Formats: sequence, C-alpha cells, structure tokens
Amino acid sequence: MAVKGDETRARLIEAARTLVEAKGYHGTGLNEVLAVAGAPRGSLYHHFPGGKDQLVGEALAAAGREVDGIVGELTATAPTSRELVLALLEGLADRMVAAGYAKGCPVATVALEVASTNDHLQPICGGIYTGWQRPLADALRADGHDAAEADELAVTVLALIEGALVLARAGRSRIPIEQTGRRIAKLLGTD
Amino acid sequence: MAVKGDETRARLIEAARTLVEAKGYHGTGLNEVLAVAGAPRGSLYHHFPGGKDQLVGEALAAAGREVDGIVGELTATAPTSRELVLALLEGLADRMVAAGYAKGCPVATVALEVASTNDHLQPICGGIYTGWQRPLADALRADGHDAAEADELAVTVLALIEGALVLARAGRSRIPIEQTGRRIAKLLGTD
DNA sequence: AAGATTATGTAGATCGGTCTAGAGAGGAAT
DNA sequence: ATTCCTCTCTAGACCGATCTACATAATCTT
Repeated sequence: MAVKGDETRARLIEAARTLVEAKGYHGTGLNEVLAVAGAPRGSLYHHFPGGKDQLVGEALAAAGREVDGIVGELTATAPTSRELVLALLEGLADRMVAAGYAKGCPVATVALEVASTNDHLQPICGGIYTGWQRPLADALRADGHDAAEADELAVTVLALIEGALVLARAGRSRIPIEQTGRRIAKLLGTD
Repeated sequence: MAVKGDETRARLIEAARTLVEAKGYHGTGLNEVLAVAGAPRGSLYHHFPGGKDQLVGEALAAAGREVDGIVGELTATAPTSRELVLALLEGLADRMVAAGYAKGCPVATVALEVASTNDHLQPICGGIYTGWQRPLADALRADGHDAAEADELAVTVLALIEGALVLARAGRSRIPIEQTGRRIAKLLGTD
C-alpha cells in the first residue's frame, strides 16, 4: 500500500504549497492544510516527522522544481532569452490574476518571513533562488553575453520578476508586471 | 498628559514596525509587540480600537513616510536619479546587513501575506508602493525622460529594489543588491 | 471631579505537536 | 488457499502554549 501513502503525502505537500504561497508560513495553519488535503493529523506527522518546517520545506522545494520544469520547457521553445523571460513573466501574471492574487512567487513570502528567524527554511529559500539563476544565465550566455555579464543579468532579471510580482500583488493589478516586462524587453532586446 | 499617551502610542507603532518587517503580519504576535514597546495590553486597545489590523496599518504607513523622507533627503543631495537610486539601494543594504537580515522592505512581507486575504491592509500596502513611485518618476523626468518613460522606469526601478531585497534576504547576502545596483547604474547611466 | 491612560485578568479560539488505537495491505508459513 | 503476522498508514482525541480581543479597575493629568 505504498501507493496510497504516497498520494496522501503528495496531497499534503500540494495543499501546503498553495496555502503557503497565498498566506505565508505563519499565516498557514496545519489545520487548514489538513482540511484542504483531506488528511488526518496522524498522517501528517507520519509522513513529515519534522513537523511544519519539514512540510513547508518540501513544499517549497516542490514549487522550485515546478518552476525549473516550466523554465526548461520555455527554454526549448523560446528563440532567445528575451522571449524566455517575457513568456515566463506573462505566465506568472496570468496565474496570479486567475488565482485572485493568491499566487505570485511561491517562495518569496516565506523567504521574507524566515530570513532572520528560521535556520531550517532560510537556506532552502536561498537555494531555490540560486537554482533559478542558472538556467537564466545559461540562456543569456547562449545569446552572446559573456559569463560575468550573464550572471549579473540573471540576478537582475530574477530580481525584476520578484519585484514586479510584489508590486502586482500589493496593488492587485497586473500593470506593474506589464510595465517591467516592456523594460525587460528593451533591456534584453538589443545586445 | 496627552504627551505620555502619545509616547506609548508611538512606541507601539515603532515596535510593530520593526517586528512586522522582520517576521511579517502573522508572525508578529501582539504579546511580543507589547513586550518590546513596554506597554500593557489595555493601552493597545485604547490607542488602536481597531486592533491588530489598525496597529499594523499605521505602522506600515509610518514606515512608508519614513522612506518618503529618506528619498526626499537623497533627492536634495543626489545630482541625478542614478545617484539617488544607488544611494537608496546602498542605504537599504547597509540597514539590512546591520539588522542581521531582519530588515528589508518594511512593506513587502505584509503585502505578500495579505494580498488576497485582508481587505483592510492590502490597499494600504498598494498605496505605499504607488506613493514611492512618484518621487522616483519626478527624478527621472528631471533627468530628461519623458513622462511615460519616467513612469515605466520608476516602476521598474522600484521592482528591482524590491526584488533585490527579496533575493538578498533569502540568501542572507548583500551580493544580489550589489549586482542589481551595477545594472541599475548602467540602466540609468546613459540616457 | 472628570476624562484620559494604564494596568491586569480573563475569555474563547486556534496554534503546533504528541499520543494511542486500529484499519488495511502484503508476505510467510502451513 | 487460507491463516496469521507485520508493518505502513490513518484516525482522531488530547496537550500545553499562544493568539486576539475584551472587561474592569486603578492611576494619572488637568
């Protein structure tokens, strides 16, 4: 019966991922996670003996891998880094609006909450962000930027995306994303 | 003695401001705010009959005005928008590191937490961000950008600052801020 | 004296976490 | 093939702590 157990575990991670993205670490109660996942309390501490920290940590890691996959797909279809970033940005904006501004960056809220207070989750958040920089830098190098410039641009583009999501969610409007998108197009348009 | 009452009120706002910036809305308990402020529970509900939401809302507004003042001072001394933004960024980075990454943007954490869940605080966060855009756009116009471009650049610069702070706090490192700062210098350096 | 402010105490809910009991599937032995 | 055992997983009660909010009384200021 390893199958059913894994399904419960996956449902718990998925529920935690959604709730944590919308309301943050402290704003998400385990009771709500259990209700959304439709799982009893015992299952949670069976699958995640490390408790809330372990559950949220694995939920963040899963969200990070999901973005990796999306970026990987876009890299295969987008002709240049410019199209890659713009497609990524538009996809994030659509997702955010469709969720009633409950979705943005799945890591950012927790990252800010735990930066100075939780030594287990903070490095996980930091690691996800550095992991996202690599494919961006690769795409930029493929477009002719030298290594140092590609790294710097990758961080800058990632910061722009994160910042645009913050402003968009704060104002419940996709306009900031569209405005920064136009600027990114110019930033990456002419090499 | 209206003075002593006002001092207690100010201490409560200041304590809430610091704690909320470090740990977010849900991560900050009123008991902790009261302990830091050295105030009894009754004072809180006397000065803030609206409870936690009112206290945090006024704390955010105070933080917003504080940044307004800093930007105003920098505008008076910085020769161009480029120097203004770079000085602002460096000041934020210093403040963040000095606080052990407990400080970043005083609004961002709450903005993400409440974007889809709290109809009282969400517009306050959104309003603070739009308020910050104005002096930036003014400085950009003073440097020769036309109005539409200045608005777009102001949002982009603000997004870059916010995103850089997210990445820096997530990784407990000021390097992302320095990297984006170099890119901002190039972005605003040559008109 | 009167109003403003402080000082506690407490209510009711919810928090994360732990515990024990039992349900259910797969394998081994006969 | 059936019985039985074992182990994974589920189920839910329960714990102490903490949360926000409110009530009431004491204190201070004018």
